[in-house]
Amino acid sequence: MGRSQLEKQKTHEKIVETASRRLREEGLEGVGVADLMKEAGLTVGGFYKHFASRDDLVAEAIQSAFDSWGRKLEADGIDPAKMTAADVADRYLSAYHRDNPGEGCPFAALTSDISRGDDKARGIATERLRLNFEALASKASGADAERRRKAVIAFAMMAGGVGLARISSDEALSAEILETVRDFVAAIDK
Amino acid sequence: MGRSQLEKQKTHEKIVETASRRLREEGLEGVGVADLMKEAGLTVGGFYKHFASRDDLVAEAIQSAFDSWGRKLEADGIDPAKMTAADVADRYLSAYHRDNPGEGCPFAALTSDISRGDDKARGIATERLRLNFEALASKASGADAERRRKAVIAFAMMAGGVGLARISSDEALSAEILETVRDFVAAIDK
DNA sequence: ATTATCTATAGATCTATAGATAATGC
DNA sequence: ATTATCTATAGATCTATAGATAATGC
Repeated sequence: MGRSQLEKQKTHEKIVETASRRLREEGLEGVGVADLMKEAGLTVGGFYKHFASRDDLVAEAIQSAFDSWGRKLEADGIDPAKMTAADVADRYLSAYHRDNPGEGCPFAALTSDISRGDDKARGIATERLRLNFEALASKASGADAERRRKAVIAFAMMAGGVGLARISSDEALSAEILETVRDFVAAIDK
Repeated sequence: MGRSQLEKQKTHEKIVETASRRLREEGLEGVGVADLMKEAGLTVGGFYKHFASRDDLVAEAIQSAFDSWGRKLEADGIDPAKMTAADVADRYLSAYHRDNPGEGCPFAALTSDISRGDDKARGIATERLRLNFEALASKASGADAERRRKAVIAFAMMAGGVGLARISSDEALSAEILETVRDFVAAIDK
């Protein structure tokens, strides 16, 4: 059935949103096109009117996944600029974030996937990495170089911490990692 | 052609070793059985005399990947117990480690893959995570709880740092991450 | 007339198995 | 006699395309 331009755009967004979640949950190669289309309430045949290839969807979905962190803050009525390092740490190192990779940070959910990815995916991620460092540096104390150092340390520790916490099948160990890193980051600009 | 027990064992090890490297390079789902067998100098038909399933090989290969860090230290004539935190950081956060995931730490190369993995893979990794924390804690200064905290912080930061450094397609940014984390970990027990 | 979506399928790829072959080891 | 490996292939799955259908929009 033919659809209006508006409906097509909504369909497009629905596919990207579905992919953005499922790819974070199951990895960049973990879900097939037919499965994604079905979950978006469609069939596989329509896919290539929206994307030239599966890789094109993946690139769009990664972009969307990076945007989702900010969109969620907005939905929760939080101004990112007003968050302290402690606020960021509380959110990033929460059990909720650990247990819901599909809604969370792609640097934690897709670390190894992106490093193996094509130039497009890595390019997008590199740009976001730079922005994350700058945003965190603006929250840290000290001279410019010191703030930059703190930002790099804090983000490496947060992304690594959530990654390791997700690996651990021992809940106590996993919680210890989250808590230890959270306390450290929260204290970083004190 | 039939082979002796000894030859079969060597063949088995060759397959596991090949898989251990390729899976770290391309992810737990990135390489097929036929491809791995070919690289080990064999054909696909013999595979199932060695492993009940592909998943069984993956579990063995992960185990072997975790062992490889220690085996390499041994080959280099280094006693892990005598390494300081600075020594560990120099090695872990080197450009060589970043650029050769196939020979490196599975926590950095397979972070997201293992967290999505089955109970077997996550169980093996959880055990190793505990050992890594203990080994790092033994190198840190302070009271027990403080040493433990430092170990968790240092390892989350190292695994996360190498992960982010591998993502960055900007060499300067990538090198900055490695260097910043290395300096921090090296200073942690001073 | 155009096109977004559908059903159906071609072609590639991947895991696992079947049966043949040749060397081991009781 | 047993079995490690080989060639060949069955069966499943995945990306991408072909052609039909029905609604949009000039």
